Amino acid sequence: MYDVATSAGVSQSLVSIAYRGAPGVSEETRERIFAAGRRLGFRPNANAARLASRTARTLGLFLLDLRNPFTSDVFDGVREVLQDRDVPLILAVGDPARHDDRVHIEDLLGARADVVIAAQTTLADDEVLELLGVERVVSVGRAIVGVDSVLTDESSAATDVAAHLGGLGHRRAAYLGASNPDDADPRREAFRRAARDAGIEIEVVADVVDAVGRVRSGEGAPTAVFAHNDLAAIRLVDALAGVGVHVPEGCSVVGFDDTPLASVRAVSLTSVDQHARELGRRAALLALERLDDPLRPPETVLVEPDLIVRSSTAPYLS
Amino acid sequence: MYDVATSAGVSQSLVSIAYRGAPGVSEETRERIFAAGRRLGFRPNANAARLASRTARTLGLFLLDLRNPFTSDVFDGVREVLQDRDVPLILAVGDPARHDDRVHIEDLLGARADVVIAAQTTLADDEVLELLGVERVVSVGRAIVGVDSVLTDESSAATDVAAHLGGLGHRRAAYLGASNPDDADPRREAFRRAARDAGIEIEVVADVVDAVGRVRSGEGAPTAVFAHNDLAAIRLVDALAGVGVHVPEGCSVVGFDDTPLASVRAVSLTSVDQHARELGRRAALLALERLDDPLRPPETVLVEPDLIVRSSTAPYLS
DNA sequence: TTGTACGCGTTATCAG
DNA sequence: CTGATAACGCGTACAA
Repeated sequence: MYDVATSAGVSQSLVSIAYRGAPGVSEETRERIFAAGRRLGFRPNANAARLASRTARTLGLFLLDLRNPFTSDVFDGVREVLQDRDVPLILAVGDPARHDDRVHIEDLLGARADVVIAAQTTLADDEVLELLGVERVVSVGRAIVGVDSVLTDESSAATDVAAHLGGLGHRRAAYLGASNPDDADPRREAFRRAARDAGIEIEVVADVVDAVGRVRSGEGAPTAVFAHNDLAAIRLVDALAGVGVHVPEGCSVVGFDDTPLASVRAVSLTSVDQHARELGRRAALLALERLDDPLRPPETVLVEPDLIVRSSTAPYLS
Repeated sequence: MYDVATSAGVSQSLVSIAYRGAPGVSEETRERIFAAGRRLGFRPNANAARLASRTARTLGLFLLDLRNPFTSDVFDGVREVLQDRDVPLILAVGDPARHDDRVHIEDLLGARADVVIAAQTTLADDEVLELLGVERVVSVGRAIVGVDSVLTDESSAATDVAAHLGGLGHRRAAYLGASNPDDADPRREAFRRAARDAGIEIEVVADVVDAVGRVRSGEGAPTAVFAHNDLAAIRLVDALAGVGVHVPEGCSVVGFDDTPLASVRAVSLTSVDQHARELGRRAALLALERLDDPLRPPETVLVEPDLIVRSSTAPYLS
C-alpha cells in the first residue's frame, strides 16, 4: 500500500480507504490510486484486512454434501442475497461419509467468520450450541433448538403427500428413510402423523432392498412409497422394475427435492419441491440480521413446499 | 495466545509451536497448553497465521459449477490428496451464467492462495496467464497452454465412441455441443477426427431442438448423437421420445461424464467416464509440486477415460 | 526446551 | 486529504 501510495502521490491511508470502497476519496483520486495499483500489481491482502478490522462482517457457509442438489440451490440463494451487500463469504464443505462436520466448521471459525450458515449439518443440537452459540449460527434444512433455523415445513409437505396418496386410493404406504429408523427424522415423523390423519397405514423401511421386499410381501403390503429424497426414490423405482414391479401400476412412488432428474420423462417422479434456493435466501437474511444484532432471540423460518405431481403416482386399483 | 501462555505457564512462542504441531514441545507441555487453550476458549486465528508466516503453503480451489457432478468428483480427489498432507484449502465457486470467474479467482488471490487449482474455468488462456501466471495455477478439465493442466484424453474418448458407433453400423452421427459451434471445443474436434478415421460422417448441432430436427430430417440424417455431457444426452433422449423417436431403436445416444443418472435403468445411457476424481487427485499433486518449485516447466497430464456401454446405443438397422 | 523481540499488511483514529 | 501511530494475532529468527 505504501508503494501504491507513493506511486499515486497520496498517503497510505487513502489507498486503504480507496480499496475498501469507503467514503472519503474523490472519484478522480480513487482512479489514480487504482491505476497505480494495477501498475504495481497490487492486490489487497484479505488476511491482513480481516485481522486489522474490528468489524469484518464476514459470513461462513458450511455445506454438508456437494453431490446433493439441495446444496447448490441453497448456495445460490445465499450468494444472491450477499452479492448486492458485498459481504464476504467463506466456504467449507463437509463429507457426509466421515461425519467430520465439526472440523470443517472449525475452519470457518479459524478464519473468523462472524456467523456461520450451516446447511444440513449432522452435528447434535447441543454440539452446535457449544461450538457456535446462538450468536454465530443459522441452520438451514434442519431445525436446531435454540438457534436460527430455516427449513421446509415438513408437516405441510407430509400432509400434501398423504392427501395425494389418499386421494388416489392408497391405504397402506411405506416411508423410505435416510437413516436408522431409531434416529430422529422430522420428515418421517411428519409423514407418520399426516398419514394417520389421512387414514393411511404407515411402515418405515430402512433401505431400497427392504422397501422392495415389503412392496412384494403380498397381503397387507404397502401400495405406495414416500422416499426421503429423489435419488432414493429413483433407485427404488429401478429396483422395483428389476423384479417386475412397474411404477406406478404396481406401486406409487413419491420423492423429495424435485431434482432435475425427476422431470426427465423416463423418470417422471412425483416429488416435493422444497424451494431450497429460497431457504438459502432466508438463511442469508437471518445471518445478516444476526450479524448486526447477535443477541436477538432465535427465529425459525418455515418455507412452504409444493408437491409436483407426475406419473410415478397413480390411482391404486386393487 | 498470550493468555493461554500465561495460563499454561509458558511463553507465547511455545503456544504457537504447540498449535502448529511443529516440533519443539514436549508431549506433556503440549497437553498442558491445549488444556489451557480449551479452558480459555482459544482458537488460532488463521488470518493472523497466514499473515505472519512467510511459508503459508495454502492452495486455492476454484469450482465453476456446483451443479456439475464433475465438480464434486474433482473436489473429492483434491481433498483426498490434501488431507494427509494438511495443506489448507480455500474455496471459491463461480457462476456459469455470469462468466465472472475472474472475480472469484481474485478472491483466492486476495486470501493469498499460493497456487490455484482451477476447475473448468472459462477464462481465456492469456487471461489465466496474466491473472495467475505459470507459477500459481493448475487447470483441471481443460488444457491451458503454458500452465499445468490435467484433463481427459479427449482423443482417446472420441476414438472409443467412434469405434463403438462404427461397430454398431452407424455411418452418420451428430455432435451435440455445449457452446457455439464457432467456439473452440476440444471434445468436438477430437470427435470430428476420430469419426472421420472411423468412416463416420459428422455434423455439429448447437442444441437439443436442433438435434431432434436433424435426426428426423429423413434421408442422410444422423443415426447417432454424441452429446458433450450426460445432462444434454438425457434431455435429448427425452425430446426424441416426445416426438416418437425412441432410443436406441430410432437413434443411438452417447453421453459424457457417466453421472449416477446414466446408470439408472430407466435412462441406461452409454457414456464416457472421465474419472474426474482422478483428475482432481492429479491436479492436487501437481499443485503441491508447483508449491515447492514455482519455476518447474508446466506439465500436461492426460487421464484415460472409459466408455461405459449401456442400452442407449444399439446396432443401426437401416 | 524456553523466552524475546520484531514484523507481517491492514484498519482505524486523530489532529492537522 | 495527510501523516503518524497504535493495534490486530500470530510466525520466526535468535539467544538463552
